[in-house]
Amino acid sequence: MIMTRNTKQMQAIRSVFKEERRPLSPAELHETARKHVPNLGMATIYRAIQRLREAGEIQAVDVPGQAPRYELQEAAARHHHHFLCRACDKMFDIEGCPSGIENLAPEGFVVEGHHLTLTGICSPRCPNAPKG
Amino acid sequence: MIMTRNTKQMQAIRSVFKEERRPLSPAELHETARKHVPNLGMATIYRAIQRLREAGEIQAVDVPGQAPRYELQEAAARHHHHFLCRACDKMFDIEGCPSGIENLAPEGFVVEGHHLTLTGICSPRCPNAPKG
DNA sequence: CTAGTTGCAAAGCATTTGCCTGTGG
DNA sequence: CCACAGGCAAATGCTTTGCAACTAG
Repeated sequence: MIMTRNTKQMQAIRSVFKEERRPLSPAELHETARKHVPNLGMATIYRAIQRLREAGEIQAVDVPGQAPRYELQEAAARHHHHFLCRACDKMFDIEGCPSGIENLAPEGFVVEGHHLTLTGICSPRCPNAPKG
Repeated sequence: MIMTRNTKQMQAIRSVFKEERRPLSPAELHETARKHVPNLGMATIYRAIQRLREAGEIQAVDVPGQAPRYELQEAAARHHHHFLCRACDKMFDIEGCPSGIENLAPEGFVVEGHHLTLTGICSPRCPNAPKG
């Protein structure tokens, strides 16, 4: 692993990834890590993300219409997709992948990869779930 | 009431959507519409997008990790997905949709919709296609 | 005419960078 | 000790807004 100083800020950021186990936005990381290190700055979050990415500890997750989030490499290694809750805006991993996706592209297109994101409500107990 | 004046700027912007027939970014719209109205400003593009959206003429297309693009409502009406070329960064419509997508979410998640974006190279003749 | 539109420039926002202080090893 | 890290604030880049001038109807 690449040499990084074991600062309390980095400890806090790493622990957030370990505890949440889902893709996190810079703002989510900041908010949660601040509970351990109150005057942690946003710049530190962005620099930590950059270092952790270079070190291969985390990986970017592209979100439709939003800035990317980040998840642990150990989660990203398996081919999987994501669920984005429209109520709480949290993102979750989901397993599996529909077959035959490459065949959807017309003649001449070379398919190299794909992004699949399901949207909806993460749970009836979601804190922001619409009443009904 | 929605009253839209038939200005040359709006004409140019509408014609770009009609000619391209694929999801367009504000920058793509600006660049192309400028060929007809040279000193068209970016602000006009964003305001036109907003009005056309309110009028139901165009619809947003969420792009993984990028700002949304926009396509004609007549295209958006059919359920379809998209292909994003990593070489020229253009987005194209593709028909069809893999079945069984809703079943990927775990127990308790309510799936309401999904985004599927294929990535790769749009054509061997893509202006930015990597040489082989 | 005159209210909807436009262009320019300034304001917002999220992210990035510069710079100087703090600190882990 | 002292180079890497962090905090703060300024810079950036894209989108939005304010405002005076313009123009379609």
